[in-house]
Amino acid sequence: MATASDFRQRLRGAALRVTRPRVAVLEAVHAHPHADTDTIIGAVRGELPKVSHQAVYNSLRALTDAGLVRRIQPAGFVARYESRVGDNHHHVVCRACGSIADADCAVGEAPCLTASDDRGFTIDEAEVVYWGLCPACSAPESA
Amino acid sequence: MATASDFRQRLRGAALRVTRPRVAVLEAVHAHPHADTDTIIGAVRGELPKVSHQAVYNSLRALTDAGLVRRIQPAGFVARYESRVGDNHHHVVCRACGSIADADCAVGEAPCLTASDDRGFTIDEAEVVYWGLCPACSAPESA
DNA sequence: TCCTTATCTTGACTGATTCCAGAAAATGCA
DNA sequence: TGCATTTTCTGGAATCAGTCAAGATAAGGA
Repeated sequence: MATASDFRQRLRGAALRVTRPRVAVLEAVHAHPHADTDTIIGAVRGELPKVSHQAVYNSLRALTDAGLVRRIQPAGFVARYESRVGDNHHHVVCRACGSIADADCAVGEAPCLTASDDRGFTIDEAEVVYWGLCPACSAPESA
Repeated sequence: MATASDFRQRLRGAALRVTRPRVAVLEAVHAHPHADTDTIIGAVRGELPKVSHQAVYNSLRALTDAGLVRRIQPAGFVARYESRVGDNHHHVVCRACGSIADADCAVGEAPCLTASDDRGFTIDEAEVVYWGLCPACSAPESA
């Protein structure tokens, strides 16, 4: 498990200033995979009660731009964040409750990265979202 | 090209009441592929100036639920609508200007439809978004 | 034509995210 | 270590897509 000083190092490595809010946000994203901004704000305030929501938004933006966290935003849901970066894995999203699980594509390393016709676009990423129902939501009424 | 009576038939076929706003919305979606709600409101009002934005939102929801139009919502952009339905084709999205083009996946008919590990989810759709830059945005400053 | 029910109009409202200006803190250098 | 510079944070207002709600209107079937 990563420590606070690990996170500080990562921030420095990305040429970002090391601030308390940023370290706490990085910790929160690691501790709560696929959490939305509100959850992260809550987690951060568990440690730094006075952090403004704006600081969390700023930090998430900075961390995302630096590639230290990854933003996910399935259609119809608010933005989520995860700490697993650099491998372009994909996600399974529950239509009912919005829960997210990681998934690796069945087809090789860079799945579907080439569209049959790219329409002249310069493509740098293929994002795949699997839509369905999570185990809990696909089960009948019972627990 | 589809006529107004074609659209009326499609609405009836989907067990939806045929109303002026719905016909106009269906026309607008066909005439403006990948348009956002605001654009559609504008197009609809070109024909029916008094239509409320709520009626357009209601219609788009009804048409989407009925499968007559498809909603697209790339991360960070507002919802768009298109009339090409039933083939689960994919999209190329420009990071800079948000423009969208259709794309068929290189890998067979149901690309990447099976994740290597579905985590117990019941998956019914694999959505693929190719991110990059459109020809206009990837070109240097010149025209 | 009349009745029932769905849809539309109007206008307020929500909730995620952003913008702004002044205060505070982090880094670099003496 | 102490100061200057620059970035970041705080606090609060603002934006914007989309939704909610109640009464008026129109669609479809008897």
